[in-house]
Amino acid sequence: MKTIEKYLTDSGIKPSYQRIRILSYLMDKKNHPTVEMIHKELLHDIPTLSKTTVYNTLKQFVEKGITQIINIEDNETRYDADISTHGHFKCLNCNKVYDFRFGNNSLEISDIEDFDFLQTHLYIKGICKKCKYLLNTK
Amino acid sequence: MKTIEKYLTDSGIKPSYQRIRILSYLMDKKNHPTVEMIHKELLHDIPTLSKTTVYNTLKQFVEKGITQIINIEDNETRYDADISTHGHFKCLNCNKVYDFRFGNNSLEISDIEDFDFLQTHLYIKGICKKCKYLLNTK
DNA sequence: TTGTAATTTTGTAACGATTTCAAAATTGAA
DNA sequence: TTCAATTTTGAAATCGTTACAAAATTACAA
Ligand SMILES: [Mn+2]
Ligand SMILES: [Mn+2]
Ligand SMILES: [Zn+2]
Ligand SMILES: [Zn+2]
Repeated sequence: MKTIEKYLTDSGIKPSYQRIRILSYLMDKKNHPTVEMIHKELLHDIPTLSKTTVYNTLKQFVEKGITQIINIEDNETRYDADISTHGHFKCLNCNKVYDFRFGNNSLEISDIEDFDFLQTHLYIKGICKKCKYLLNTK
Repeated sequence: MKTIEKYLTDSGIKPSYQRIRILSYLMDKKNHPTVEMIHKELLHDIPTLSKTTVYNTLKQFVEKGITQIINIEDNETRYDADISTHGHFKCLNCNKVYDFRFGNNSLEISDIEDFDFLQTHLYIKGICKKCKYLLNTK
């Protein structure tokens, strides 16, 4: 069995064709796509693919813990198959969402010392390196 | 002129009755409310208040930089008149959103060193202290 | 004060993302 | 092959938000 199918099976998800393709898309592209993006792209290969299936599948992936939701913008829900704790940077110029690492235990948090932390989301918005240079040389 | 009216005027916003009440609500309650919450509460005092006015006013507050959007959950947009950089903790049990401070320059970020940072949002989800004890003693 | 223009508020309709739902298609076992 | 269980699909419903034009309020000059 291919690794992606095994990964789904191990996560308690039956590896249907659509599920394999959606998870592969997330893992290969690593582009933090919206439902719209996933559906539009896969439609080329799977002309019958329903948007509902994309919604259902992603909801299942999130429930089973193999995908996380990225809420960096309030008008678009993005998805990420990288479920490690990492940060996301959105460039306000080119709209690309970059990954970054941060020292999770160096956070120096006060006021909520006795709370139980389950998920940490660090979002930064600004201008990416590429756009910075492009904008400067214009 | 009262301080809240002066604050609006200084921010380039004409202090209409509705705007004063909405900003006061945000500043007094500090509860990171949704549009729904603000509208429902203020309706007791201002029976003619339109939800559109709440939307318009908050959009204006954000544009003028006196309110920030809190995107801790993907199905609800919350608002905060505290525009300082601070973190938000959402309790998954009681749904309350708490403020917390964090050392902004202690973040130890890698991979995006040369990017320009404009906004930083740190969201943590988990169980708050109160709920932790309540759940334990049940 | 009155008239008039500018601004603000309001309510309805439109919109877009997401969910619900039941039928159709597919899969898996007997 | 048959039949039940699962999955996918597409249409309709829902929900938060925005667009828009009319109504109300405010500002100001005559
Ligand atoms: Mn990521
Ligand atoms: Mn806050
Ligand atoms: Zn960029
Ligand atoms: Zn709690």
